[in-house]
Amino acid sequence: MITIKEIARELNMSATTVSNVIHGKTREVSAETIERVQKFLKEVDYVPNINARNLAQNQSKIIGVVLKAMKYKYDNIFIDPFVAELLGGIEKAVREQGYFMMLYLSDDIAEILKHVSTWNVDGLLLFCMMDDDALRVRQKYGKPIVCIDTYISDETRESFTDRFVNVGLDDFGGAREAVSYLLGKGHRKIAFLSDNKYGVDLERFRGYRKALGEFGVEYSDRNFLQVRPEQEEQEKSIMKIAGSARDFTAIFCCSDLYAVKMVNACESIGIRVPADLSIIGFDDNYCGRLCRPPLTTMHQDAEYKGRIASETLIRMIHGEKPETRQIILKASLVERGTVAAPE
Amino acid sequence: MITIKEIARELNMSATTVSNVIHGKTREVSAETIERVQKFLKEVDYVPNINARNLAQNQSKIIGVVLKAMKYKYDNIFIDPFVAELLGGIEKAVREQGYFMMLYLSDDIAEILKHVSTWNVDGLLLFCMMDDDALRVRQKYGKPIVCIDTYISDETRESFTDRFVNVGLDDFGGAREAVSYLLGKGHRKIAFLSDNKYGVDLERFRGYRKALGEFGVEYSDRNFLQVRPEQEEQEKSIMKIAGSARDFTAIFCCSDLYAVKMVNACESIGIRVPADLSIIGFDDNYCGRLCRPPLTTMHQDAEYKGRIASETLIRMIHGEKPETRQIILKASLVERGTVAAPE
DNA sequence: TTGTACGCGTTATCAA
DNA sequence: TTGATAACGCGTACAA
Repeated sequence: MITIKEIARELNMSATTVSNVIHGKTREVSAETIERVQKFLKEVDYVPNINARNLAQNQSKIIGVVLKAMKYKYDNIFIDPFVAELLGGIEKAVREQGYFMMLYLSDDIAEILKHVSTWNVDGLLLFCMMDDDALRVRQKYGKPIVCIDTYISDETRESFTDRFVNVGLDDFGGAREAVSYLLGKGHRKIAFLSDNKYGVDLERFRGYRKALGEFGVEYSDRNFLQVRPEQEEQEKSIMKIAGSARDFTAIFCCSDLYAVKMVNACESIGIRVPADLSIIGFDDNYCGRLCRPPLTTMHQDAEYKGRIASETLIRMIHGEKPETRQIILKASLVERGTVAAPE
Repeated sequence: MITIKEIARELNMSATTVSNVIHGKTREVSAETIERVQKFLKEVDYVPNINARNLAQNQSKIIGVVLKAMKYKYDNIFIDPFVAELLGGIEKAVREQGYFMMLYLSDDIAEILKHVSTWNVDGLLLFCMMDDDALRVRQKYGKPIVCIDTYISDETRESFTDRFVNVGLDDFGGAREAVSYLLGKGHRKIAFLSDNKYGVDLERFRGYRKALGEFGVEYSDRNFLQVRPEQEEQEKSIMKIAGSARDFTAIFCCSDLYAVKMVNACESIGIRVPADLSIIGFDDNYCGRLCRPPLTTMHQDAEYKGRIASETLIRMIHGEKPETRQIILKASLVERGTVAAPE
């Protein structure tokens, strides 16, 4: 690795001049010098040392992507198709803007913060964050933050400065549309399936309740089917739920993965989908096209979500004030093969 | 971000002393001083500036993970379940060893090399590399490299120094076992399905041929079913293949994803799996458990592969000479529901 | 036991 | 139009 100093010595000029040419501060350098330097740079394949540059400029060109991966749920969070799509979108956008991505997977906020300040990360993308976690990060970390799919309470929001933006989905509206669609088909006994009831899934639950209400359908807590997310328990709990699925004519699932697993579990015990039971998923990732019949689901563009989040963050890093604190994308219905009229 | 200098000033001592305490060079510092410094460090939440440290030590604590993502094949390489598992394993291992992972996705080797030397990356993990690509990287990059699933020719191997190691799978043996299993069930018309015939898939093809040979079964080029990997073409080409699947009694697929898609495509046109056609996959990722019947496949532990590769690389970075240049893991058969005796 | 001085590669300021 | 010099934060050899 050749350095600017070495180049300067080789060319009998000062490091400043070389640096100026490199940065196109060309109005202060003679045409001839520019020529000489540029030719030499090509020859020796000069690459700047980013550590030195960062040190001098107090920046890093790094976007930290924080996934708070709860161990019980994800042994390996990359495997989640939604996360995969999101990361793909982020990576591409970050790279296009001349930044680098550094991943911080951990369920320990303190550790994450340590790494982030060690590297002097220019901006943070937060995913899978609960309300209070995001707040803790905000308090310790002064640079721009963009959250993805984070619902924060009104009090928490107060504590945030204007350097906080969330990119999310209209989960409420999406769920409402999905369930209205089922109701429109004639279903009345509709279950809600998820592994939790906060954040995104809570919003979807609210949308589900809303749709039921609009059609004058009663809700009972028996309609909430809770999957155990832990790897070892999951299959068992899905089979158990399938066992009592005949109590319903349709199930709204909070993720495609669970939906597909439900389809398989049901079929394996003789419940035909969609003849006996309709199933609708959420997210529309590639899992849904891996099952038979292909999954009817609510589509969202995770890759685009990642891209928007990254681009917004980088604009904030460049000093632009974000126009909104909330960027909300829309979900849309994709009819495939797992929903039919009851009976 | 507080610096060592500031701490020293605050405590009325020299930066050296503070630095010594931080690094446990305790034999040269009085107990009392140690106490004072450590207490203060806690108080102010001191975090070293890694850019400065790297600059001073000419290192980076970064492991570069290079995925040469061919655009036509992967719009988003994270979505590939095998890649996801592998990355999960790498990330965990890298983090545990106190290193950081930086991802370089690109199909442009020159660009990758530029980034890698800009960041002064301590070691490189290469995945999806063809023979000559790996060589080009080796020539330009002087630090340790570990390849994953890379088959290199003997001439190429010559050019590599001893700082090159490959972590792979016994693809040949795995394919041979899978196909022998099918042959043992009585199958004779066995197709080989893949989207290419080099590297890993070539080895699997050889294992397939070997098994056929051992059972005295003829091979014809008509037995090679080639999927078009491009997103838009893939589905069509799989359907087309399914259309002529009745020519065979079994198909050996080079990936679980393709296998699952074949199962669905076949069933959709009335070919029952495994009654009419047996299908066996390779890799054993979670896709295989998403189809009905669940996929019979050759298992490999991608996460472990990632871990081994990372740990080997880091040992090389620490100056250890690797014992072998080839670390070859084994594949093992997992019997589930997509293989039966013919007829 | 503690402190001084310098180097790492780059950028920025200011003087020549 | 060019160059000298300091600064970024840390680590370390060597001096005190």
